[in-house]
Amino acid sequence: MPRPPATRSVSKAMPKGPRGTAGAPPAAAAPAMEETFGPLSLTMLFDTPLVHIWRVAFLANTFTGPLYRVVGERFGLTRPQFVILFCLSQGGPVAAKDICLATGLPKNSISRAVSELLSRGLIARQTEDKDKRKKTLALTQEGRALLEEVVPLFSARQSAMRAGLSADEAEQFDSLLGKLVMAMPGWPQPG
Amino acid sequence: MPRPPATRSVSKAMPKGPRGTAGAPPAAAAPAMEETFGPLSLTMLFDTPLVHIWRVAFLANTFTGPLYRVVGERFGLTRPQFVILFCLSQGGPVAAKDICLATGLPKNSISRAVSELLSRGLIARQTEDKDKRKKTLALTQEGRALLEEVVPLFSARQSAMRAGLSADEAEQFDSLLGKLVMAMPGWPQPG
DNA sequence: TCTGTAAAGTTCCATATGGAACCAGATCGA
DNA sequence: TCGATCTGGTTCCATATGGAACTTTACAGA
Repeated sequence: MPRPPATRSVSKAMPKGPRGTAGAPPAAAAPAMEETFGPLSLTMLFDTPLVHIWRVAFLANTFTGPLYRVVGERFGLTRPQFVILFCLSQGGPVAAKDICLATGLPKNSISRAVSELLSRGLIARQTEDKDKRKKTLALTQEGRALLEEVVPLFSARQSAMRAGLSADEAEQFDSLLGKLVMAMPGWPQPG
Repeated sequence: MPRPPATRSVSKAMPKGPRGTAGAPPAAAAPAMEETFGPLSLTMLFDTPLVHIWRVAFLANTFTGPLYRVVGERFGLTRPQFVILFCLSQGGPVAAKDICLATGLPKNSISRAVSELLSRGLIARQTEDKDKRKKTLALTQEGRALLEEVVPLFSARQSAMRAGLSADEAEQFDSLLGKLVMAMPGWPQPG
């Protein structure tokens, strides 16, 4: 099916960079793309002023969407619940505030998820002695055990993602992505 | 503040690739990162089995979150509403089904958003003659005008994102990201 | 032509989400 | 030492979200 003619009607709004930067879809892979994600997908990924962020968002959504559906059905964990467990697996104990900061999730979502994890015995909470407002969280043995069932689903999908690149390319990509991410604190506010 | 000791307690679950692939945070940028995103952020972005997807998700969330907040307040558009308008700006007319496929949004969300956009006169709908189930959507002049106010917010933030890389690096990143995305139809189902 | 099946959209409803107000403990300045 | 202010966390409530059932139209096979 022919792609729409890309009239580029909002082109006034774009920063007018050279049009070549986004490349073109490799002809070999294009049919599978259309098959799976429909006729619009290629246009949105390769031929708009917002291709770069569209690709990132598309990648993130398509990665996490089906995964969190499975994790929800199979383990009864919501997205924030998993995120909290995973944060706590990396050394802990951690305050809810720091999870908010690192994930961008609002603090009431974290608070709710923490209550549920506590009531399921997957995490433990302790009020800080020096500052009794602060309550630090840590995995219980049950939480750790559950996490060790769930994380492999993410690892496997992450590997599938990276399998689209050669080893060299994947390493390059990591390095560039790392650089991009570390520059985020310097971004201006939108608007 | 020292990062937690990275006990790597779920490491059994990871694919055991070489630990170097994710690199380490550049020392110069690390303080700003901790300042903005808290002490956990560096650990999650550089020292877990899931750094790669964490970076992608973090990038996507931090990019879109504040932006959609502004777009909601200033223009009264929800995320699916903006996405629909933007899809339609790229050539149209398009069926709701194709927007679902290209965005991953569920069809009822699209349906709702379409009703709202119709009632605000931002898009028009026409029932296909050959197949009366299918209704194609297109921007109205008002919709196009609104979009031309909104897209620059996204463009500007996209530029800010890419400013973290040199021109060469940005081009490399595009190319790798494009390759990654085009491989997505080949991903296996999770679980 | 009739019947079963599929496909595009819509509607219903239970649940997830997030802004804002709120509470309790800490901190600062006079 | 005591009010004003701040900070971490919780609660309330209105809204957003998405699965599942439903409607309408198309289509395939007997």
